[in-house]
Amino acid sequence: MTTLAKGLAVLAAFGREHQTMTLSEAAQIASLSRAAARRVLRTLTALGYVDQNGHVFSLSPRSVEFGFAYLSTQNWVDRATPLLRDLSSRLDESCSAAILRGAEIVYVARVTARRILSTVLAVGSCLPAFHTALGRAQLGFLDDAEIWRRLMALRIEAYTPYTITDVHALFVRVREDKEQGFSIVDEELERGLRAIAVPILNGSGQAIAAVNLSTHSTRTTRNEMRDKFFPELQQIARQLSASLAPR
Amino acid sequence: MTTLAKGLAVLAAFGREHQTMTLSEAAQIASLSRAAARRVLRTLTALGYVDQNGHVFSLSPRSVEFGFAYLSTQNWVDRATPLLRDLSSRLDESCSAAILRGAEIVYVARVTARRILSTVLAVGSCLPAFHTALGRAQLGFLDDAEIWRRLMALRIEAYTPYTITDVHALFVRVREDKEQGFSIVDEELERGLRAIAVPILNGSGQAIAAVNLSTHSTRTTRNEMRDKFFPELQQIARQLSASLAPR
DNA sequence: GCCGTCTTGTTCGATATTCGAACGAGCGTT
DNA sequence: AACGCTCGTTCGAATATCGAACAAGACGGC
Repeated sequence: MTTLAKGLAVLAAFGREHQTMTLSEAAQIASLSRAAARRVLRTLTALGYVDQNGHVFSLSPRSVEFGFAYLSTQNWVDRATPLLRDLSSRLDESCSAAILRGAEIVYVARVTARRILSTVLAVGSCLPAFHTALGRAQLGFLDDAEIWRRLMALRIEAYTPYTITDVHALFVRVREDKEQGFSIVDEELERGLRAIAVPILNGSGQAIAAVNLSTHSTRTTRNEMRDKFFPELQQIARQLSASLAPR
Repeated sequence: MTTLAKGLAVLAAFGREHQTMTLSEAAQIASLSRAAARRVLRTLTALGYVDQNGHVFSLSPRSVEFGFAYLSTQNWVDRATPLLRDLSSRLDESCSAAILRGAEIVYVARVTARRILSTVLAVGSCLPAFHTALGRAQLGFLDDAEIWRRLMALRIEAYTPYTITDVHALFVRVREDKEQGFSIVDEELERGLRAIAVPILNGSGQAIAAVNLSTHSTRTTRNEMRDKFFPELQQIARQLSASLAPR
């Protein structure tokens, strides 16, 4: 259904990079004719998924129906939080779960260590997938072409002096992390931040999300992460994978 | 665009009540012919928003693009968490933010009091809007017809002996709460749980979400909630409203 | 105020897409 | 094997969508 695909392309074009769009912008970004874009936006507005203010369109609160519909069907998210909370309490570190979305991760569960007083990102927040352990633990499950497609579309920024900015190096990292079954990322996104993540697999062996533990690099060595934290996270990931059994 | 509307109707039919659907179920639930439903599902599957396992369809992780797109455009969510955390620490109570979605609320931010050790619901989790302060603080901003539509479609359950099950009484409560600018709900959903919520308004004076504080009914009287907690929450709601200024 | 430029809104015959009834295939039950 | 149910396929008919052209609206410069 061509028309449906066009509509979804416009709906998907809204996001952090295009929080609002005019008719012409929507047409260009979604690669539609102006007339088609107009029809789409009119329909989306009439259905309540998009708001119009003058010539500017933006997503309406009703559009969350879809996103949270997925989460509400994923019982593992409800199960993840207490598991992450328990681990966070025992190790006094912050734990999270996130899913992959394009070239970003989206947090779906977060537990912050009690000693952390600084600002933390909320659930629903996004971070660059290729430079976070949560992303790198999942990206390797895509096929090579898809990884490259996302890499080539990436506008790579050096967040810290340690950020990997070479796409070939990133590809290699993603592949290596897939092989070893976890990912450790050191200060690539934020100075001082070291994190380890483990993918959550579904019945087909595909990654549907990942769980992680993050800490300050002065508190833990990479070896300690692998030896001490990895088994804990793996245990949680396995429990969550098991809860994905068909209902 | 009729076709787009049909597609979105099927996509919106997935959720907690219909986690998976067969072709026939989707056609019935979305009120489409079987052929139309089949075309929709085929397109949604081809685009990656829906997964197919035999004759059973379910939402795929990719469908979160839309829901989280909305959140990612709402900077107030990022700003809410530290504010709620601060309040939670000072008062040693749990705080949350939620948006309204049909007859449910969806948590978008949650901060649990340190003394709480029991299981809490994760962000993305849903609760009945008409029986929670977070819902009741927002419902009054809908027009009467819409409130009634949601009430009539509601399957009301007596969660506790205090649950209001009469739709007229619920309507009156919603209206009263709108007038007073906050909502206090006492043990209607869970024994012992008392909560107060304040709506977050956008530039047009419409509620886009609400923030709340919940406690045990033995710790706080309703008067204390109104006198002590309401001004704090109102302050937070106002700060978040102010951060909604057009960019 | 006038003019030029750009974006949006409307129109309508042409075209593409969608439609669904009918049939066949596959599966499970008796 | 027969039956009932759901799904997959087909194809002429019906309908929805199309976009080029024109008009309207908004804005900035002179």
